[in-house]
Amino acid sequence: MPRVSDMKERLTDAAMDLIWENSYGSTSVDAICERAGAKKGSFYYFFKSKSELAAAALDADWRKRKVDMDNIFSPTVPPLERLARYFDFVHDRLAELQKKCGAVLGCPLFALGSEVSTQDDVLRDKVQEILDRKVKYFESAIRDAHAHGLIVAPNAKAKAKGLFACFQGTLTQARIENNVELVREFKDVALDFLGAKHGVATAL
Amino acid sequence: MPRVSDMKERLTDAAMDLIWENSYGSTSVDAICERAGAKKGSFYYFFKSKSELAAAALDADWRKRKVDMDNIFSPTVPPLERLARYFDFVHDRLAELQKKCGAVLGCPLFALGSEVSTQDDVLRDKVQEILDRKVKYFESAIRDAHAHGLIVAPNAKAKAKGLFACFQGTLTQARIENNVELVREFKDVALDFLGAKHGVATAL
DNA sequence: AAAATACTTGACTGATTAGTCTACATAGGC
DNA sequence: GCCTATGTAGACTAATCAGTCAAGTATTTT
Repeated sequence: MPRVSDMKERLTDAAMDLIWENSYGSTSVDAICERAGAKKGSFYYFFKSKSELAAAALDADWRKRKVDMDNIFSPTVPPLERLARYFDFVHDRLAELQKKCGAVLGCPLFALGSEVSTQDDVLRDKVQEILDRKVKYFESAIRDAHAHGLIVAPNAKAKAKGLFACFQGTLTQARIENNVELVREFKDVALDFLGAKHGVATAL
Repeated sequence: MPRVSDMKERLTDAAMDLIWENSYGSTSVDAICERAGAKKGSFYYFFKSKSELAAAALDADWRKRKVDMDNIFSPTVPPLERLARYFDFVHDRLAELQKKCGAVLGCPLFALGSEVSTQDDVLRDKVQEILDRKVKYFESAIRDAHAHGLIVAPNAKAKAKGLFACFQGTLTQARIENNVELVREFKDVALDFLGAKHGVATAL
């Protein structure tokens, strides 16, 4: 007897998968229901609209991601290595997913945010909220790296936002080109962006 | 008596506007027709599908953009200034459009490419083709800057791809946040990315 | 056991979707 | 005038869309 409905989670999972693999606009409520093994009525019992489901799916997904993020960006890890490990982690995940579905999927948040930004404020705000949380990991890693003299980044917040945008751009490019190599190479681009000597992070 | 049908151009223009402002998936053929002042019959006289129209719209748009790009990236302009001018140009255009439609729209190619990449190969390839052409402007500017000793970038192609992805990421972020300032600030991020001293480009 | 709550079912609606089709208009060439 | 090109008009289809609803079944609470 699950405390949180099984069906509700199956619906958010299905939504996340389908939206990520295709797009928000091309993912129908019917398709989500079918993948989740749910009927229309169940869907609208838990969620009052497709938009609300998508927001719930993002929240549920974030809860899962956060565990990995906290681990990767643990302060026990040298700051630049946190970033390097994160980029590796994302690469490995995308590469694995590519084997399963044949496509490099990029970042679901970024793609969704870009798609709905002018049409769905609630969803847009939800995306931005989660993106902001992710930037915070970058920010503290960069601040620590600066404090340890590994890089010069007096304005960690600005540097983090820049690096994050750069990474997201690369992920989107990888999706468009269906080429996961761009993500693999990003580690070097990032260290370059931060002004670190190559090999600093991985040497530790 | 126009050599190229008036209606055909109105259709591609309308499609470009609507897809950019909203998204590909949420832009209906009916809506495109209405904005273009065309009827369904005319639409399907010129284009055999919505996807084909979108591809034609991208081509038509590129033809217009190319004129500006060739001007901005003219070899008569110092290389880093070409890039700085381009970023300013994009910023000004987005800021102007924001006044008109209330939203920062980012890059239509990137958003469209990300949206349809797993569902429409023809459109995806068309997007990539045009993105590749744009990278070439970056590449030659960076190569020239390297040759003039303004930056250190022995691999101009890789550097250009990295900078381009970084810029596109920033444009998408600006769309999601509805904040054109990110684009304005990008000039500095870019010079940083390229390892150039600040003020080099604008001082000329 | 009874009552209430939590969840499921699937048929239904009305709007919207991309795309088709036939009839019609307006040219220019002869 | 007449024929053929190039377009335009708009009603139509069949599928799909998000969302509703009344009736049902489990599960918990009392």
